[in-house]
Amino acid sequence: MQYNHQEIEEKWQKFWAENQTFKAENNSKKPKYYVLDMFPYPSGAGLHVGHPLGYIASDIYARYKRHKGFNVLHPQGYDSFGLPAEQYAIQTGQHPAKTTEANIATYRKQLDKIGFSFDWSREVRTSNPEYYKWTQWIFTELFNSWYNRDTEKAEDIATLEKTFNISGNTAVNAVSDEGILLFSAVEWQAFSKTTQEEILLQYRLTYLSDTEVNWCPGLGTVLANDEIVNGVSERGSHPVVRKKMTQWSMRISAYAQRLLDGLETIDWPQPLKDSQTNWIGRSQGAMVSFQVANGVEKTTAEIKLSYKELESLKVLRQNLSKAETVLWDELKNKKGAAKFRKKYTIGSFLVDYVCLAKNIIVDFSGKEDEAARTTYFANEGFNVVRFSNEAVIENVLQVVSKINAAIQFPKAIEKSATIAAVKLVADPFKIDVFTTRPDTIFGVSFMTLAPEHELVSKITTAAQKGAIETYIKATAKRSERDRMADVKTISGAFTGAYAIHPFSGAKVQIWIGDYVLANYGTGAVMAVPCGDQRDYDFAKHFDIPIPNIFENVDISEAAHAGKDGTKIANSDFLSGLKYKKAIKLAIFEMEKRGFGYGKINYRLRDAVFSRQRYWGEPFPVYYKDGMPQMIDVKYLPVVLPEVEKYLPTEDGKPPLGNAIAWAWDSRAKKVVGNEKLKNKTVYPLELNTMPGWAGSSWYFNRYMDATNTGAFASKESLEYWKEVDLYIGGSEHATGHLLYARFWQKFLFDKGIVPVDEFAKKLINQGMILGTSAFVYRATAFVKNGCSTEKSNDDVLDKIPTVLVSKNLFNSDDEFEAVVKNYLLDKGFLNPNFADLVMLVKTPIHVDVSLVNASDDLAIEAFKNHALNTEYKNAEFILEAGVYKVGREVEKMSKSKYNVVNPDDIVAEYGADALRLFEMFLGPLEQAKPWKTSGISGVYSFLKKLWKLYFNEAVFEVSKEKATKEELKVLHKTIKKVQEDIESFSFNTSVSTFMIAVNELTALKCNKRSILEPLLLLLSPYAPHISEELWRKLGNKESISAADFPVFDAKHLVESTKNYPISFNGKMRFTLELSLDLSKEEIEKTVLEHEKTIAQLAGASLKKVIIVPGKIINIVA
RNA sequence: GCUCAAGUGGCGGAAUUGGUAGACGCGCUGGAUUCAAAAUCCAGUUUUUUCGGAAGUGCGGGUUCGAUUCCCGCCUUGAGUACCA
Repeated sequence: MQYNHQEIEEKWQKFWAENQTFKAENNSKKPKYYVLDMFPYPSGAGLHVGHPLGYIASDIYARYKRHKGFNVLHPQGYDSFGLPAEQYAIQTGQHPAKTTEANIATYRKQLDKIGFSFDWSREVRTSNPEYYKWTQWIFTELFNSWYNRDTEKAEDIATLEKTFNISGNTAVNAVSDEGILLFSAVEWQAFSKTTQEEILLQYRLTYLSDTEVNWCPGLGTVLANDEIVNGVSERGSHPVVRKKMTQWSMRISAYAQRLLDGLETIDWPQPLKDSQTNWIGRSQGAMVSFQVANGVEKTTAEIKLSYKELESLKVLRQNLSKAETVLWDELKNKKGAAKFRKKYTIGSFLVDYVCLAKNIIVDFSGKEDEAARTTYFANEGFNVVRFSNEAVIENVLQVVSKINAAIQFPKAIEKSATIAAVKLVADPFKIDVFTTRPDTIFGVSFMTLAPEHELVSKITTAAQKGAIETYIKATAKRSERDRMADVKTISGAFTGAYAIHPFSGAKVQIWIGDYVLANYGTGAVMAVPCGDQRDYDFAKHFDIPIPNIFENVDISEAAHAGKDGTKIANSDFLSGLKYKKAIKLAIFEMEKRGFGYGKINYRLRDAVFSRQRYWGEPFPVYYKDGMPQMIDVKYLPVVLPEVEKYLPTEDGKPPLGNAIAWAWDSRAKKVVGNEKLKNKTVYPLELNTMPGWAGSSWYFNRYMDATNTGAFASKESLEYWKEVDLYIGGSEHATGHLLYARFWQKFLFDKGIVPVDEFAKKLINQGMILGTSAFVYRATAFVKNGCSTEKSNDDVLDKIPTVLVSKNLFNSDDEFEAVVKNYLLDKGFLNPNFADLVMLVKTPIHVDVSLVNASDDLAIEAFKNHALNTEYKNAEFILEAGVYKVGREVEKMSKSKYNVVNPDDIVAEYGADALRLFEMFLGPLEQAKPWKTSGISGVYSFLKKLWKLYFNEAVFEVSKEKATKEELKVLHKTIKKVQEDIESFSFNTSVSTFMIAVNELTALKCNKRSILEPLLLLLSPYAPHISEELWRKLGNKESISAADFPVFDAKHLVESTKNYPISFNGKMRFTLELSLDLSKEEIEKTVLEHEKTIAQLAGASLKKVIIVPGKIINIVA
């Protein structure tokens, strides 16, 4: 009986679908295992042979785990919102839902043919309202949350409002917008509702704000940073510009540190972790303030802190000095009336600690404005207790007891009459910089501000005004891309102003330059030319001094960026220290002297969440008095409205602006026609939609309970499945999907919605399958210039046909030309008189890979008749040995390169089992590797050989006889290897193992049931159809998928002899069969007496004999 | 520039803790079968050789009885990132 893959595969695919063989149970006594593939976007082009690679690997693992007794969840679905369907809709007017539906149908058909064990009863589609209802709900949850730095988690916004009502926002330690107004409880209560909402918006985890966004005019939408590659859009490669727009953003920056820390706990590929670490971009250093010489800010009479000061206050709370920490550890535990707060503002003064109930201020002594503080605090009715740093560190308990005494016995306060003393001291301008190398602060010889820096206009001297303005104008003209492309040109201008070095007091020049980015850090740098190459180049270019602060380092040619092993010099108290110690000491001194503090900076920015597109999740948001309002989960989903066209409106609004029914009736709680907007209780709905990553950031949780209508998933199912155990997908998602999904998971975890804060325990990036492109080499003829002829060039060229040259006929362009020329002369296409005038240039042309066989021979007639090759219909072929050999090159699989292979064709010709085996056989899962269809014949003949083992000619026949020792050895060797391979995800080697097993069993003429039955179980994860068929033929009634994996028994592999390799000086020279019972001495004796040993030694003296029993014998001469 | 990964026959790749380098498959060569082809089966296939051997895992060095594997330096290719202070 012949192996008929088409019949068998169709039969079993139907069986699995009808019997729901792979449906996972949410209630099971078996241990759970969750295997997931990254969410596919159903593109119109369908699958090529590279797409199923990861799916096959995960399917093998899922099937293996079922054999091992696990309750396996292995679902599949579609990330079905997205740009391509919408772009297609714009071009053709077809509704994206329709094209998406059609694409999914194609996709599904293709997937089904490969025999995956997906539980399709759990399929989800992000564009289904039943699904995006919950995406909208998560959005409202984010909106109703803020990030509490004290508890390090997201909390309900109500807890924040409560705090505001009790004590204002000064003591709140939250992640928020920059520059927040400080207010007291009384002030909060006095604010209008709208003002309160505006303030809350600055704290919410998703918020509306005017932000600089990446606007892509080509797509008519904004893009997130990860959607831009090399300055152009990832989809379609359109240019991107910076633009200020009101947009929804996600406060992912709140989770920067936790996203970093979480990487330690998950088993993901190192390169992927590295790229996330890189993207988050944590840098540890210091914030340092430089005063501007003579620059004075306007005096304000108002006793309120500026936004900037408030910001630094928040940071100060995070960066306590040692003494402050020690004392705080004692004070913070006080409860009730004696409760202390740290770094609190009283009037315009920042006090170290305060107990508001008892009117006690605890302050460190030695502050410059101590007298003014004392006066002010006394007038406000506070008792002030002062301690030195040293006193706290030496004996904190004594300090605490003094504070307790002050609480119990407050001093009578003498109110001073001189209230006028509370005038603010005029603040000079200062420039804040962030540096990762505070140890090099004595190397600062100038400062550079970004041209956009707010201080530039204020500090520029009259003399330099012209130069600065010219420079700013020039940089503004350059686009972001130009600035990125041109890193070499050094440009800048001097402001004429000077800053005071905070340690040395020296005057340093203040410059502006566009190598400093306005939107990173503070938009200003302290330039250390001896230690930073960009500062060095800048200083050299503008002739600014380059002081050397490194011991024994030459900086005459370049800056010295190395830090290990270099000692700091010429740096006052830092001299002689290595960088680690110097950094610590520098920060310590800055904090002590009050102009700087240690700080951690992150590169990660908040993610823009609005898209000006149609085909995405609508926001569950309407606007009342201009303020966004969330729609309650009870009334979700807010369904995407129909529109006439998918383009922006004439006045530039997003496509949803075209909808005629897009208003929210807040009474009826439903979407109504726009004409009702004149009613008082009807409000406009949000016109933006959510980005592609919204739906994919939580879908793995939905699969756990995909059809639940009452919750995004039930508590029980979330608790049972917990997280994905194995997640397989491409590395292109490293900084997009995988970072956002981790962020949402942590948020949902904080809110107690999901039980784990990392959604995927183990992740594998499958490598790309590349195409093997085929080329023919065309000769293009030219007539050389400069030689005048009576005949026109065209006459000569007209006679020359298109010529294609077989690959191995030339090694160089010159040889190529010679070959073609000889051919043309031979055949009379070229008049010998003009031969010298004609030049022939080689042009490689892609040819469709389906026209080439395994030996790289081109099917010439098929090539000529191919639809794409009409211009070669009459081409001449220069052959080698009667055939035309094509050139081969490995490239990305793409339509334009004619190297795309469709899995459907492979399945039709060789079967799904062969496809599955071959994809695995190509090489290690994680590696990129080229596809060459010819190789599949190897696995196909393997399947035929396997089939034959179960047949005696045409009859299915297995024997009940006892297996021989040899046969058992083959089986158990295979069990061991295959099990190890699957568990270490090296699927390629198990395919070889199967081949070896079948080759050996064929040689042994084995047809024993006791060998052939377990063999099917080993193979079943890889080639499930043929295994099911033979399993059934063996008389089994149940599907093979539920049967137990065979158990390896080491006793079958025990050997009595070993074919020892005999090495001389480490080189193997011959082998010798020896009993494993022999002692070392006996082995040595036998080997040394052997004639080949004597011949090999050839009289040389023996130095040493190394014997590793069971492994090797090495003779050293 | 920085970070990471990888370099083994004509090709994809194997060698899991340092122990017989090139398993398995493709391709190629020769043979059997066939009128012929496909399919199938058998033998061979790193290089070199005076047919005894000898050399060989990107290059140069080191550790070791022994290195594709560990260490140091370099070269090449690929991926990510990029004026990040």
